[in-house]
Amino acid sequence: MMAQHEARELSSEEETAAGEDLRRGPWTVEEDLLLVNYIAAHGEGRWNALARCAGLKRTGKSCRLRWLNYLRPDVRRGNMTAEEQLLILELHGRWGNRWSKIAQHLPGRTDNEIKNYWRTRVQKHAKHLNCDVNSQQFKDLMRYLWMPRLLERIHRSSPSIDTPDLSAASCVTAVDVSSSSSVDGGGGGAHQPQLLSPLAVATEGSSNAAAMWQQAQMSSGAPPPPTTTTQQLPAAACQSQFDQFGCWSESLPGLAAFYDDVAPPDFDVGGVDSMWGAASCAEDDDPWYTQMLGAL
DNA sequence: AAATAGTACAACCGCCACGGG
DNA sequence: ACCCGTGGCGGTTGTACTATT
Repeated sequence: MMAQHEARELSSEEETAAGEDLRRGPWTVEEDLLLVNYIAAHGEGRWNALARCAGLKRTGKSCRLRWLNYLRPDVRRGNMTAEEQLLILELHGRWGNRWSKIAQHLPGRTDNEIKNYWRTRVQKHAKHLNCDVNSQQFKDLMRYLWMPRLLERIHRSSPSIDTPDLSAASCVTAVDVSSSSSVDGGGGGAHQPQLLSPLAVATEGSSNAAAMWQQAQMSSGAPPPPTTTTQQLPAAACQSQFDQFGCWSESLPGLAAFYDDVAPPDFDVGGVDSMWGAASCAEDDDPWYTQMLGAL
């Protein structure tokens, strides 16, 4: 934890920015502590003033970003579950690169994380296939190969199809990082984050951030951080229903309800044409994936 | 063992919208 | 109407880390 921060000395460039007394670059444990403590006591918002009052030599923007993307107690970390991936693909097909809007429907996931996921996973696959990420060919690949595959994975991991209750808030709140389907295609990036949010920590076992947060909350008299739920997206991978419904989401009964939530009933999603996305890197070695890819 | 390539993600940047003075 | 401060968003970069050669 915090290996990156502890391992490197701060360069003089990081000590100050553009001649001002503002720090840049990776956050230190001390800075995180200052920020968490201050927000626990005074709340968030007014970021420039907050940065000054908290004694942080950071811009308000930097503080806000650090809080929202990393220190906030409900930030989830770890690999995207198949359910989350499917949701991202669906919502991106509908809204494009509107990451913050997409993130609103994946509790605990930040727009930055989703954006990174899209760029590193999806665009990588498009590149490997030598096709434009917006091309029809790539959209077809998403629609007919990867999304069914994700549905299949969901179904495999949770075969109880008839679980009708699925709201936007509940569909992706499972936080068992260790047991979620791994989509990390190997390679780099497997290093642990320097500082886990308490939520993630609850499932991973240790963190100074958790203690940091709880301590700050207790000292400020604020309520404890939100507890996690492990409700899983009900699996309902009924690939055959695709033709019937013309939409993957509606082959998942719960997701259909979810779409009623994020879009009015008369919202024209363009049927299957709105659905496209990517597969996980893990599928690079998947015989099924390879076979299907060859058949495309 | 060292060099290189690839990957993931934290952090920064620039732009824009909005509200208050 | 204009200016300024602030917050939010999407795009991009930097770099730690892992895998491969």
